[in-house]
Amino acid sequence: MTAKKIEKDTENKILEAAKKVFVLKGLDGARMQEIADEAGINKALLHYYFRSKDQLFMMIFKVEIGNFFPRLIPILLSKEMTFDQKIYHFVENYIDLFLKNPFLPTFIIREINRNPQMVAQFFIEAGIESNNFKQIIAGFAGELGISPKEAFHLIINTVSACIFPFAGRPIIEQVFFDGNTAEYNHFLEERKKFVAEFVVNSIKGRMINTK
Amino acid sequence: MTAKKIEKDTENKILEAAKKVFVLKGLDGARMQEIADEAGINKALLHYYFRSKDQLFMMIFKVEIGNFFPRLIPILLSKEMTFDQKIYHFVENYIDLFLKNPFLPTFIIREINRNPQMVAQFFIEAGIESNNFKQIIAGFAGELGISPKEAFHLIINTVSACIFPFAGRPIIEQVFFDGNTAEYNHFLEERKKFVAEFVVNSIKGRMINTK
DNA sequence: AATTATTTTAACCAGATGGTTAAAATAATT
DNA sequence: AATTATTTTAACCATCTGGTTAAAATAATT
Repeated sequence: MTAKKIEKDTENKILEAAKKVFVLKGLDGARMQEIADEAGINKALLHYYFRSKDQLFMMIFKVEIGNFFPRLIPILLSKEMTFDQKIYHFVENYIDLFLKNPFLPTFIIREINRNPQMVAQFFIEAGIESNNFKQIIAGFAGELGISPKEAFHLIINTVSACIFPFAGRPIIEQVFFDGNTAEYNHFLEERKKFVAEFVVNSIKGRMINTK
Repeated sequence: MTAKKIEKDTENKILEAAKKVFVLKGLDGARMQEIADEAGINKALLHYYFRSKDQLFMMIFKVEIGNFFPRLIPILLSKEMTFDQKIYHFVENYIDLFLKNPFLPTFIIREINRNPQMVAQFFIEAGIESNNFKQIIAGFAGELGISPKEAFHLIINTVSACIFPFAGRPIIEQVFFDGNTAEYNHFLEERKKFVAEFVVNSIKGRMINTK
């Protein structure tokens, strides 16, 4: 390998190890020694590449909170899909993300509550405008003939139903599945269908109410 | 005050302080000195009353995870309420609990994921049977003419919608409310009505589907 | 082969932290 | 007033932890 490739390679090994440890244990629970071990290097080299724990943590956090935000905004804004199609699409992809990153929800919840200011800072740095979200809400409200407020609650309900089963897994798995991990994974897979149906049905049920 | 009352009083002061600090910062983030300060005593006395940090933490955790479980099982099993009434009752009371204990959801999520074994241990010690929950599921399934599986997803959806807005508060508040705390509190209050409606409507919408 | 870059070794430091101890001080009981 | 129980003071300890350093060793470049 060339010198520059070696450098990038080591950097990546560290970042992957740091992600694994920080996501699982959080800033407070993670140890630099553990990250070094996980990366297969020593502590001196770890500090040589990334000066401090906080700096390394922030790099991981920024990437992971970015992943946490669904890359589905264009889809939710598209004119070619109905509301139902958008919901099915969103739920399936969002739950899939967490099936691939099962500890992402817990990590985000833990860290944003430890230091809520990081959230505001992330939005400023990433240049994310809340306009997109408000546009989605307005779009749903228009298409479904409901108030923006109600459309917003609907979105929060949908997102909640995708995220919570991952964050609350230890309890639900224990109470309802007697700790059977395989069964719980099946349950999570199933939810792609059930959550979307649940949301779509709720709108249908609302329509008869107001008729 | 009598000697025994003084003892109980100090004990309570410590437990209240410990709850405050542990719930906010978690086991890893909490400091014994901070708990002592919060209780208005010194570290020596803190250790005199509760031998170790872990022991003190476990006392708090057991109480709080107990609070986390809705004391609403009898209501959900009652024969005198319809499904709709049960949902409205449950959602209102559960959200109310979190309005009074805003950091309870984050605390529980943080700690059960840090040490999932505590959950199983709690269930053994508290003697909680999963039969109650399974009975509620069966009851819903019977009353609504849906499968137990579907009834279970419904319950998880309902619980998710109550809990997540508290655990994910920093993000939602930032993205949709520009950090306006008062507005977010109003939104949470509103949800008592909207979440219940959402769930009830979903069942209504499902009924037309199968007709 | 000589030079340069990357990594390891291993000792070390300072500060934080959980926990202890014994004596002094304060408050309650008799 | 004397005794007993509660709390403070304050020094102290061992361990952990983030972080540093300089020299030796290994690998890549020229």
